[in-house]
Amino acid sequence: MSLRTHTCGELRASHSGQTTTLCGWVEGRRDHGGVYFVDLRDRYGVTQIVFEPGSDAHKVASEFGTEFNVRVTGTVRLRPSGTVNQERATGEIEVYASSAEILNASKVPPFEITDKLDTTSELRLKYRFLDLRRRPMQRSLIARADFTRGVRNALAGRGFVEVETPMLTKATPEGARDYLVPSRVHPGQFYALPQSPQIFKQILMIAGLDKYFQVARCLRDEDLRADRQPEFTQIDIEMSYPEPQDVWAAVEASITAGYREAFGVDLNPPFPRIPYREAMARFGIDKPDLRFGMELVDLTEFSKSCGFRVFREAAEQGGIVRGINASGAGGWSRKEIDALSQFAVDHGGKGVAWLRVTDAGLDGSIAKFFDDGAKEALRNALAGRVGDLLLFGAGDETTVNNVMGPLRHHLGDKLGLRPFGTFKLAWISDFPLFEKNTKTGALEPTNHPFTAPSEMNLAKLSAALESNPLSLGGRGYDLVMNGWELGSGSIRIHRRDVQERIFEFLGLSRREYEMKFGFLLEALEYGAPPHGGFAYGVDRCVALGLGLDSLRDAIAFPKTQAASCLMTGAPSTVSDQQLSDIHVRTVL
RNA sequence: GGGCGCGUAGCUCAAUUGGUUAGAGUACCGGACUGUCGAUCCGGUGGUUGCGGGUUCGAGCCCCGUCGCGCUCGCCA
Repeated sequence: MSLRTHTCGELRASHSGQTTTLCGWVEGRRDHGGVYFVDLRDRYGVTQIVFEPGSDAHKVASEFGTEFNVRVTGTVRLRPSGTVNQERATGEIEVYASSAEILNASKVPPFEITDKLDTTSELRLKYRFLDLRRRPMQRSLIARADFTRGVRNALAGRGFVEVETPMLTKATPEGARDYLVPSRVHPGQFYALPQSPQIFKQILMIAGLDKYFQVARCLRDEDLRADRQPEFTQIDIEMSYPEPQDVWAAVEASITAGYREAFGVDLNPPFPRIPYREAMARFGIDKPDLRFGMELVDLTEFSKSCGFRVFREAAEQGGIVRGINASGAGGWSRKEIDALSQFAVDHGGKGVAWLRVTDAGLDGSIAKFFDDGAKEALRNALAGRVGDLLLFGAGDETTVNNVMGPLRHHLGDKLGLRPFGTFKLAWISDFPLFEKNTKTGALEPTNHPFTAPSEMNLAKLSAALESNPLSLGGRGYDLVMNGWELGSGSIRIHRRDVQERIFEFLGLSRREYEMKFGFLLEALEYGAPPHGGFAYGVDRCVALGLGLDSLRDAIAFPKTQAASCLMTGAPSTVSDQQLSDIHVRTVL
């Protein structure tokens, strides 16, 4: 037996005349000097309760305060004509209370439990139990559950086996810092919390599971952003004997099912495939927002013979010059344009050059450097029409892309070209196997060191590694949506000799890689099948599906930017006894 | 680790740019009102201006430090 017979969201005109008992939170009491109207809320909705003066129920209700948890018994009846609330599913009826009971009083809440909340994230996170009582947050959690259920069903239906992998494990090779857990039994030794189940899922392929997936918790000890939490959830997938298209099909089927379940949206697979080089050329970024055009235009050749020294020198010295037409932004103020330059500086550039397209031709800071013919050429190259703003970046390729890619998204935001409700996904494929760390100059794996090179012949691979490693292709791919990276994956290395060769190239000594990955290398020697997979972020999928500004609203109990949990107070100091148990001494 | 922003009543904000007793809305408390649904009307309580220093006759406002929250670059797939 439940304390209630119905929820606060289910009573309709058809229940009229029935006796009902509801439980929920008091959203407010309207006192007319006689009759009280109380809105009673639970997860399912809000129902109006009427208390007539003189009744016992009315006496109890006079004690009701905001967010009290109460139980009310009464009769469902149609509202008098003219008092129907059209905005509420239960608006045709009300419950005429015969008895009431306060299950639990409430302190005055620090903020109102309302859909449109205007308060700091600090308060919301401290009182997360109140924040999560709000409808938008419950919608978010429910959508998340719907999403993972859709994904699970789709993958299970395709023969994928859900397997759990350890949380206490060994440091994984992704570049991020590990969260460490000291071992009590092994003084001075540590587990790492998984950055991803990467190696375990490869091991599962070697074990013959053939198709694996997991709704996997991943933890990375790096600085946070609005779109980044220290612990997050990925749909982790791995298959044996796949071509990339097989992995993509599994991902497409699962994410599409998730979006259908959670948001009623069809993502229209298959998603287009854009090679990495093409993405960089057209958008300057490997996670382009494809909801709008405004593609970058290469002006390097033009610049080699142009009158503007900044462009000419960039082009002559092996750099690039790229333009973008912020169509319709010609009316932006000098201040707004200066802000774009600052944006460029923030992203490592020196600023942006700009030209306005006006009735009288091109004008702006750099117009004087171009003769009429050059102006015409520029305008044609960028398809400039009157009222457009043309922006330019010049310099080495990396810097220009680092500015122009994010700038395109920024312009899209300002011009309203990134509306919620449209979902454009694409596979970014053919990543180079390595990329240069801009700080140290060292070559690092673009994805991780297990991504298969396009060349699996050891002799040819070695030759490529020695001659021109940056030109070496990898079999990795990303999935992007609306300018966010949803996930990445690859066909893996399934042979020990190739894997060792890659480790060596990355500067790991035999001793080192044996110590870190010896178990994987050994497993590869026991008939490891060719395999590959993918992992994509649940939190991001939910945030994008709901149009949330922050990942925090897609997670029940998120951390602050400083990785604290304001509700529990984690992290915190522990007792000396706990520290000595695990053989740890702090050195603050 | 760096840059920027914010921190004033439970909450959201203001305070004529350093000047008398720090205000408003809302919430809360009390009163009035029998059909409201952001109820309405009247009255009231409520402040270590995040914290610690400094400058000044005088600091919510200026300076230094510190803590918290957010955005961001680095970092991170």
